[in-house]
Amino acid sequence: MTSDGRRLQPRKQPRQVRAELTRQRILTAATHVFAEYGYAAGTTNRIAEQARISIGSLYQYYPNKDAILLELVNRHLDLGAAAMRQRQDEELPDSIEEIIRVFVRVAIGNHLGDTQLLRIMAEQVPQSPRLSERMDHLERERSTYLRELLDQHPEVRVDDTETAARLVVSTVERVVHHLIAAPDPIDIPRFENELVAMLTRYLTAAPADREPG
Amino acid sequence: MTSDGRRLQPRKQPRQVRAELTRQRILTAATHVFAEYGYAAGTTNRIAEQARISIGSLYQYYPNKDAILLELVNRHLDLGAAAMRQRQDEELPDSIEEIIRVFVRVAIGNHLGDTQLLRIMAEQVPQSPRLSERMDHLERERSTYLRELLDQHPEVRVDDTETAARLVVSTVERVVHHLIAAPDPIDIPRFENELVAMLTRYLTAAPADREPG
DNA sequence: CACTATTGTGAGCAATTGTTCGCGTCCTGC
DNA sequence: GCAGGACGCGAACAATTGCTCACAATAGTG
Repeated sequence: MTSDGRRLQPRKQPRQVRAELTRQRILTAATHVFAEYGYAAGTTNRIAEQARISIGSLYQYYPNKDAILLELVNRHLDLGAAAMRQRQDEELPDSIEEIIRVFVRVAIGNHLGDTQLLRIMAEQVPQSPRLSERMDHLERERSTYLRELLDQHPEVRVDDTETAARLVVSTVERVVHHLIAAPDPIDIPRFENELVAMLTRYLTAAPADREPG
Repeated sequence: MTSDGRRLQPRKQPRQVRAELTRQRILTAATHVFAEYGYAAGTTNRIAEQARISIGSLYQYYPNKDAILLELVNRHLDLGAAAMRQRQDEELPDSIEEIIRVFVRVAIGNHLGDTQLLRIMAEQVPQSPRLSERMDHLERERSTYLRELLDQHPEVRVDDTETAARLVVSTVERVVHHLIAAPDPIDIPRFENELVAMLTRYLTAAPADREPG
């Protein structure tokens, strides 16, 4: 992972159908290989082998290894963002509980869809400024959006909605990721209920008396 | 990271003082190098260079690169576990809020103490069965302990204390880690208050009516 | 002092890696 | 059916890596 001044564009834009096919073969192969070997041990030769193409072909579409992961992650994030936007276009539920549930469900769906890639992402994102930038941006975006919802909503009783929104968003993201990737599988619906309950009670409960210090 | 049948013991047990010194030089150098370059690019030669010792000396105390990270992580985890145990020996506060606060404070302290190492751990733990085993074990231990506390405590109103304990423990661990490592620094005391409030309200609030499905 | 055990040295090996490049094969438009 | 571009190939290169080993320096003991 040395994403400095290197080229990130493929040296060839696909013009024929088989090219686009090869591109796709590379991506799915990379997903498998990264999932099985991790990023460092997931060599480009292994990816080419798994895709049943030559290593040379791989480098005609992706200038280096980083670019492959970058595209993989970007596609995944785009999918997630699209899912969220779609839910926003549909009318949101009224109760805070159900609004939070939407957030949680999107996160869960997102993670269940591609557990392995998510694991690799969690490993490599901190090392790639390019990736972590995208992640931070996405999370800030979600926080801002949620904050607006919180501000408008009469049920919400927290005083600092900015901090609250940030806490909620990162809790959902992190906890969902961790518990789904956990070794012993969990009861997803129950877990969803508990997580939603936790966040809802936090947002709607009257601020407790806080001891100073 | 291929921690299979390989030797994990150093080939030499320190007998003289300077040996122990060298060992320590290696560890602190490794911390710096891993933090700056990441695990994969943090080569053993770089570590030796930073420690101002020969690469040969490094391999007299650590049989391979993995062993260095393993020791680093183990020392960190031991420290964290010790901190938790110490708090347990002191009498715990009565209110659930303050009990949770202890958990949160230990986690925060732990993470603030070694932000960089924690980042590397988060990257490499999923790839090393040895490490993730230790992490899982630690988390299960904490969950079990917290569950006992929850079961005994009259304030607690959740019905499934096992799930609740697991949710709380992993929330604390994950959220603290994420928000402390975040790019824009946050107001720690405020964040601590909010996190404690969230968890406390979850544990003590009357179970809301849950829609089936 | 001398002798031994312990510790330190660093050139260099074996293996692996990401990547290139010259050359075939296939497709498309004329 | 032919020219030329798009696409595919894979042996091989350069760089890097983790790590070894034969030897030198130092500390401990009598």
